[in-house]
Amino acid sequence: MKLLELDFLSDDTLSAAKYLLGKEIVTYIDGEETGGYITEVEAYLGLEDKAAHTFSGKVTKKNDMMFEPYGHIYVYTMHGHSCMNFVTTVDRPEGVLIRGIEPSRGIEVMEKRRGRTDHLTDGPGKLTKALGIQRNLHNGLKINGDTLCIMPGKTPDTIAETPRIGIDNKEEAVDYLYRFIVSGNPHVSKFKGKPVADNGWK
DNA sequence: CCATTGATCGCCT
DNA sequence: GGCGATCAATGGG
Repeated sequence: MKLLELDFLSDDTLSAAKYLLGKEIVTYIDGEETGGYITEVEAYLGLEDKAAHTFSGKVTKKNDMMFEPYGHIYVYTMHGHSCMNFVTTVDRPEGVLIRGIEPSRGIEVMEKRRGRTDHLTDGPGKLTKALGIQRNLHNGLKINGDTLCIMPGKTPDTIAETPRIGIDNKEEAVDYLYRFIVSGNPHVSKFKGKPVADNGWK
């Protein structure tokens, strides 16, 4: 299977976030292959963005991987869940949070890891658990190594831009349209209504 | 050492 | 739509 070139992560984080929609994330963890097509992402713009973990510019034990160059992942724990970002740029602490994927490989394994058969990967804490990602093992991992790869995947028909979720206390940053989803795909946070034809893929 | 704080989830009404 | 569980990191005493 062909791996995706990672150059698109090197410069503009908002463009990289949109480009990631439809790409397939595949993990090889505990001898199991699991994966899915990205349906929902959010961009976090470091020093200019009050909602970002790196807004202060201070390096802490929690956020230090955000200061690595693109091609690494940043995994953090909150409320007992792991969440995964792709780090972007070479000189700024910016990244893209992966919030939803559409299951494509190893679905039975993901059902077992999640302990249920519905809503496997429609949230940032859910998809990391389904894919086997944990902060203590995988924070700072390099993309396209032995453990986690990105492949070309599918192409979204329509991309919708919305405010981000769960940052209601972040003043003006609450209004930024930094959340991008595949329009009509049901594998996104708080999905309501009916899925569109082909789940919104071309 | 203890209290508070989240880029959340899942079950309840 | 509300709320409790849950946990690592952080900051104050």
